[in-house]
Amino acid sequence: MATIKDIARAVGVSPTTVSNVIHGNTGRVSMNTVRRINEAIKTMRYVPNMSARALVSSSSRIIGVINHLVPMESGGFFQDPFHGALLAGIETALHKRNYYLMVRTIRTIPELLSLLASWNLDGLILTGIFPHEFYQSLLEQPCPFLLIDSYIDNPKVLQVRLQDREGGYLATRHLLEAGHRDILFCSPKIFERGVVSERFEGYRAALDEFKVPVRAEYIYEREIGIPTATALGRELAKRGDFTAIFATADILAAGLISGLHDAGRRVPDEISIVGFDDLNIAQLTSPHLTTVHQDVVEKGMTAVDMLLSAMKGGTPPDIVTFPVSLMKRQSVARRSPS
Amino acid sequence: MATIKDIARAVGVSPTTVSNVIHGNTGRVSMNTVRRINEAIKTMRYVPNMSARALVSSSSRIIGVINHLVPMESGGFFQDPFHGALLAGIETALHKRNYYLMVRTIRTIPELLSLLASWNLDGLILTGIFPHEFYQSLLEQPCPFLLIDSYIDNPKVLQVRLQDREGGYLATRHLLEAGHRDILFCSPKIFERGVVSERFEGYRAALDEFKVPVRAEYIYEREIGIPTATALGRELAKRGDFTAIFATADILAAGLISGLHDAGRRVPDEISIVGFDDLNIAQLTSPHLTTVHQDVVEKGMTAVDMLLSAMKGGTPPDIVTFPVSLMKRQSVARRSPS
DNA sequence: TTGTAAGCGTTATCAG
DNA sequence: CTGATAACGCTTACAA
Repeated sequence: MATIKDIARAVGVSPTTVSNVIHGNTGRVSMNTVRRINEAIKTMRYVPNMSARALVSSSSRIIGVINHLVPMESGGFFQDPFHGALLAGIETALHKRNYYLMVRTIRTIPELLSLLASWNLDGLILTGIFPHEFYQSLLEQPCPFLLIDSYIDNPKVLQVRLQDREGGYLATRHLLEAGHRDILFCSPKIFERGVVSERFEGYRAALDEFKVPVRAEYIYEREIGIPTATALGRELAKRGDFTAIFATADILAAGLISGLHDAGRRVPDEISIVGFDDLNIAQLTSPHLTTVHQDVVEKGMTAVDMLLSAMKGGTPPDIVTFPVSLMKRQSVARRSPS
Repeated sequence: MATIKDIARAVGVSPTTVSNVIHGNTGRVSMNTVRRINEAIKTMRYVPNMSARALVSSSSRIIGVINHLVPMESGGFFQDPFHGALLAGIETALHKRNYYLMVRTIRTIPELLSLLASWNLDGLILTGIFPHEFYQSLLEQPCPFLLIDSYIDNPKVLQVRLQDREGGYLATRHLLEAGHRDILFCSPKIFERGVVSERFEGYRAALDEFKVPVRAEYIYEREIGIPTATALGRELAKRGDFTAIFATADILAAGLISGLHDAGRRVPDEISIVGFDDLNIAQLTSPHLTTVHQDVVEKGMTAVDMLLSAMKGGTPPDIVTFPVSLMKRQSVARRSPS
């Protein structure tokens, strides 16, 4: 591999000059040498050694994307299409600005901090649910970071989120407007303050508006996953006291439909369902899933923009909240007058 | 950040000794100093600077996972669950062996080579379809690499593949055994030699075995994607001259089912379908998709094992071919005697 | 059993 | 306009 020294020797100048040309500090270098150096760079296929750069500048141009892995859980990394889309957005944006992407799952805080120090990461994007201690630890160190889909009440923390409450509201209102009154709320565990609890607040708000009481027996918290979702669908099929479901994730909704079908229930004729996310699977279920739309790829790209801007000392908005909208498809029907 | 020098100073030894202890070359160091050094490392939270290591050892412990992006295409990175699962497997395996994962999309060969040189990547895993020139260029450089799901006839090239032909055969035979004779083959573009062409060979072999001719009008090559798949489903619904479909990808199959349903056709009563991959969406369609199963996560992990083994000078098998099996679910029915 | 010193490729400071 | 020189943190002969 050709190094700066090689180029310098070939052209007959000093490494410093080559370095200057590479960085566009071409003001103090004669047009002629610039040309010759650039030529040599091309013909000798010079490529900067990022390790050396990182060492001397203590900045690596690497952004880490971190996923929290609960120790128990198996290899369930970004299995679901949601994380795929997010990563796609992040990679695209980073690539465009000449940054590199390191992907890692993390279990513990020390693990995270080592990663940071080891690689001189320039920035960090966290996706998924982390215990609060993580944010504390991150705040105590200099590397800028950004959370996707977290609800941390700290104006210093960069965050990209969604109108989760609005989404929950839209979904539920849509069901209410279709005449439904007995509407289940299906979600993963409701964390103290987070995406799910926000969506639940939206659910509650819509019910309130229609003077429908929130009933504890209508709330189902289950782990997300195809098997659990279909199982829940079959379980619910036995209940006859509800006509609609709001599921806070498309995978969940799709699984429910599948389970309900297995048990011989018809969607939406007997039971209406609204999902959340508008992943591509929403268009694969039959009936096609009415769901709350969000632009995941765009979310990833914005996250990068914000983080890089903060890294450059800019003051981007601390929190960007993405809009949601209701995608009406086929999984909701008017309640049949029973 | 504490450096080796800091530790050395604190303990009162030389940097060399510290380095030796870190690397477990503890044979020539007194038990006592070892203990004191390790203590200092803990209390001072020493973490090795990977950039420095990479610089001096010209090896980074970074493995690149590369996706080819056709210039035209938009941000369609690892959107589909397939790549997600693959990445999950790769990350898990790398993490376990203390390697780091850099994810990047690549458009051109120079771009790939620069990436390699810039970071001193220790190894490369390529997923997706690359033009042949890519392999040529990679062979001419020292960094070991591995292809997932490619068919390159070069024993020097590490590859992880699937029994694609067998899969195509199993799927098609299953349909034939159910009495079907008019079986469509739906796939993305058939490349000269590749995953799809292999699956097609399996399709052909099964038909041959049952003395059923392969008919050109039964072959559909379309881009993979939800919209095109559902559109194709609607289009096919108009044809009355077939009773079964073998789709070489679950997303395709799911889209077809969806499109067929839209057009009022019933699966599997009127039309049977077999997919390929056994992604989780296979259990979300209704009817649940009969499909050719493969273990994508395991594939990713094995890819890492092979690559690392080759990096260490071992001679792993050049090609590992993963088995497939038929997952019988609900999308295939006996041909109704018409 | 431990230490010295050189060097990896780059950048930054300062001097010519 | 251009060039020495030191420094980033680490490893590795080689010395002691």
